[in-house]
Amino acid sequence: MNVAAGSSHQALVRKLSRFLRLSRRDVAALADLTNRVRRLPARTSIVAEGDVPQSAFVLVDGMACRFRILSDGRRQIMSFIIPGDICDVQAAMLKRMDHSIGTIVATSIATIARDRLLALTRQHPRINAALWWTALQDQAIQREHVVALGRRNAHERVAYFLCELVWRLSTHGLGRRDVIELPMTQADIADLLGLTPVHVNRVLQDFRKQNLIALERRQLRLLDMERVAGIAELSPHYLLLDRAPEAIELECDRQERLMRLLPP
Amino acid sequence: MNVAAGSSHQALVRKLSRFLRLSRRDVAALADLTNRVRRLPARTSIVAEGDVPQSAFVLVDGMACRFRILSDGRRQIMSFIIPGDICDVQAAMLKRMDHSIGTIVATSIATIARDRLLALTRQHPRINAALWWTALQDQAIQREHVVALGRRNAHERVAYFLCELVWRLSTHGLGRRDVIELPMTQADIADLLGLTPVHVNRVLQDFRKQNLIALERRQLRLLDMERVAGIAELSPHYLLLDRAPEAIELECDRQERLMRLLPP
DNA sequence: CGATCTGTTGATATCCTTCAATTTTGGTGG
DNA sequence: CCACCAAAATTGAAGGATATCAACAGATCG
Repeated sequence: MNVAAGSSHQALVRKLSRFLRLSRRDVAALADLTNRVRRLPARTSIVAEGDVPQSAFVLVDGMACRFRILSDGRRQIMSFIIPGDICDVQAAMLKRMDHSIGTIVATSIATIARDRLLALTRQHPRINAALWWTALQDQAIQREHVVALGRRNAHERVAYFLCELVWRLSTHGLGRRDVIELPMTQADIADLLGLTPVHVNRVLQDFRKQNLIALERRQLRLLDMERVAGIAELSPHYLLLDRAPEAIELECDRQERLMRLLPP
Repeated sequence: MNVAAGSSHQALVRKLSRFLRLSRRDVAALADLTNRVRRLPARTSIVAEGDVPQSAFVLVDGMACRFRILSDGRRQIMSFIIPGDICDVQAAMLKRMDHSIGTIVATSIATIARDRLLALTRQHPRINAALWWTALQDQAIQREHVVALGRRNAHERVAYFLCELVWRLSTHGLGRRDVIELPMTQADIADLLGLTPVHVNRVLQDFRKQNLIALERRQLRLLDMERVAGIAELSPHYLLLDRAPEAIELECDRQERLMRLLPP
């Protein structure tokens, strides 16, 4: 399942490049970030609630999720983390984590020490801008999640989940247009969508009977993307944050010029 | 209802000061931001979905909310915006808004043009850091919102809402410890919590019968904060982002020193 | 190749919604 | 200041979407 060494940073580069053009130096720096990875088994904790955040990480391969557990065992998953996602960039500002992160399947992550991250963002204005942009993107995803949980029924939630995952994987250069891996269990999906595993199962069955999707051996094929997206009713403006406005590019150029003038 | 002129920036200053110490210069710059306000009637649009974000704003007085409306009229409120909140600081990175913002009651806002904001954050490292911190805080609030919608029942959601609002108002220096204004309707609360107005009403009635709260003329008194917080079961780590880590303070000092060396 | 986790199905329960009517509140103009 | 009107809050009754419980089948993994 591991991506060939040397190309493991592809997803991250691809993701950030969606936003603005990265120089060869930027790309090299990102590659450098992810050249030493740690391999974790499935269902392992990466960060626990209450931890003092010390470092960010890039998920290189596999899958993880952010979640919180209530005292009676109920679990809410905030989001799935896929290859190319970079997590907790700004967490250094936090005293303690208010949620946990754990792997879904066997997963490789590249940890980035706080100092290294700071140096990176200082020396690479475009990476800095792109990282803030990923934070904005995460916020947009969270907003949509709130809408789904608050005002959509089970069918709409599942459709939304499938669309979002396909969309995210494809922008990271993973998965084909309509065929993706679903490594998480239906219980995981239930905890993301605020449903029970049983009900998630029934909705998926339903979608299969309607020939909207095919699902076997954790492989999902979207047979009728159009209709699934229709059920999900994603905002036409959702995730249209595909390119940096001109002003951002110019500001990055300015900072790069400034840096060349005073190396310290 | 309007705060006396000259003190209208208090809430913002108070909020940011929770995070790190602001210099007199910083405070003056913030006061300068909010010295010209625009007054809007109740139930008025501030920003509409699809708009190209041009500027941020500070809510000086009143109340507003972020929301999205689905095609069949269902509405989901993402959050209420209270005096001292600063919105869409990073939105300049966005092409289009994926949600709307509108007032709940008559509201005063101070708009901040993009250039002015950029200048502000460039000239005031501590304000810059504090603004990013507010973004982190908003993210934490969003996460808790997701947990509430996904995994809490109606009683828990309402309790959580009351606690969060009391907590937020008090950190902005608004409202007393246990008495706050609830200017929004029960329908608004329902749209925040993913419930129906009828059910919100029943839960509130219930809380009153149990002597947990008193509610009349849009004024809420928390009679038993302890128990309400217990029902809400907020994470012990929720919103403990009360002070900047030492590293952030040092970095701000460094940037300030640097700025004194090269004024441009 | 057995043990355990995951997916599937059916029956029943419940929390919340929906619908509808009434009362109360709050705002507005006379 | 009062009368009026619309909006909001309140209450009851009935229905529905999803949860819960339980059992079994199928997949996965050491």
